[in-house]
Amino acid sequence: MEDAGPEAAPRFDDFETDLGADDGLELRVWLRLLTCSTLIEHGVRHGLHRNFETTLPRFDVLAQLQRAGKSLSMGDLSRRLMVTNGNITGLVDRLARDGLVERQRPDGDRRVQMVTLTAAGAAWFERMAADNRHWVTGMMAGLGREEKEALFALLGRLKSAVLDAGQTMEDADEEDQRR
Amino acid sequence: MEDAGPEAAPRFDDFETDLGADDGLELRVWLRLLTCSTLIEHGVRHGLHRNFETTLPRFDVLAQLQRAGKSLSMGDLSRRLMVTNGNITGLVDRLARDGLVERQRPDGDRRVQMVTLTAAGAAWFERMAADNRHWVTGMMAGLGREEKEALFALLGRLKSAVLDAGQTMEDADEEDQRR
DNA sequence: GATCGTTGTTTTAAGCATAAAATAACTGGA
DNA sequence: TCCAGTTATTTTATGCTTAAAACAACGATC
Repeated sequence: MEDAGPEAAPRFDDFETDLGADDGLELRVWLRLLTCSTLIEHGVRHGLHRNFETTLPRFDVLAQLQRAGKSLSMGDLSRRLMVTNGNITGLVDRLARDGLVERQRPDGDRRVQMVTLTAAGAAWFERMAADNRHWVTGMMAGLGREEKEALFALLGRLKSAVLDAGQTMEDADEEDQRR
Repeated sequence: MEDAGPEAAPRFDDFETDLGADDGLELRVWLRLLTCSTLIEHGVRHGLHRNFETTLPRFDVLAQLQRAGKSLSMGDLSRRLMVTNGNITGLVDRLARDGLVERQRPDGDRRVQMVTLTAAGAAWFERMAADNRHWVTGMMAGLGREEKEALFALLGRLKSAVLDAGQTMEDADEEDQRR
């Protein structure tokens, strides 16, 4: 299918069914990863809703601003949160309406919209961040330090692998387009 | 740490700020986990959109039905996908509209709505599942088998830990209410 | 200094997701 | 039988998310 041709850059669909040796180990890893992610996310979301009447995406925006320690553009936020541009627009709209962030146009480039944490937003975030840390720590209380460190390391490897694969795929796409 | 004390029921908020020794290891694990999850999810979502003009939630519903090998109720689906009941209603509405699943009321209990994969739905799912396997395998191509197995095992430990913590928290809630 | 491609953001339309309230059907006693 | 409590699902209101198209400002080149 897809007719890759002799020296065509390896397309993403060309892995063939040479699995079965692994019996879908990758799929099992992915499903379990998703389960863990969903479970923890539920815990955090539930806590934010119960204690602060807010949502995870709002928390995430404030977290990125706090972490950056400076203003971020809409595009910066979009990239850091790994969501689309249009998403950020609405999110920042609502945060600004509530006085947690402020927008401003820099003089240099009038296309750009810079977003800054207000004092109220920073204070509000600190309170949520403290609780968030407790929740996450609590959810991992059953794991030993070595386990957490090993997990952290392996997830680092996975992250690199996925990013590399994505890069490979993009390269293939570009070659496709050059034809 | 952890030191629950003699018989004090460990509340969820009682971890105090005795971290710093860990320097937020748990938070780092969580953030990296979320990154990995998001990256892979993006890959799958993108593939489903590009090749099948469909979405991940729809794929997930079909996957659960195929995996179960039988009809599932709305509640079953809701629990398996870890989403709210109301969510399933709309999802199944759209899948039924497209002829991929069918609903039926069992004679015994007229409250429940059983959802079944149609022949078209099953065939459609098989095609998507094959591609999905390729995508996920490709994204993890940079990892060795041992790494994947270790990751799988550690994620199993994490899953148990989170579920246990959730159970503990629910118990505490119930005690709260009994007061 | 007009035009063309690019970059940054918003808009649009559709679908996904939640929490909470509403409906409807079942169950087990008085 | 009636009714209280429970269970399964849907509805409602709101917010999140995406992909694609639209808009607007920039920058380089001619």
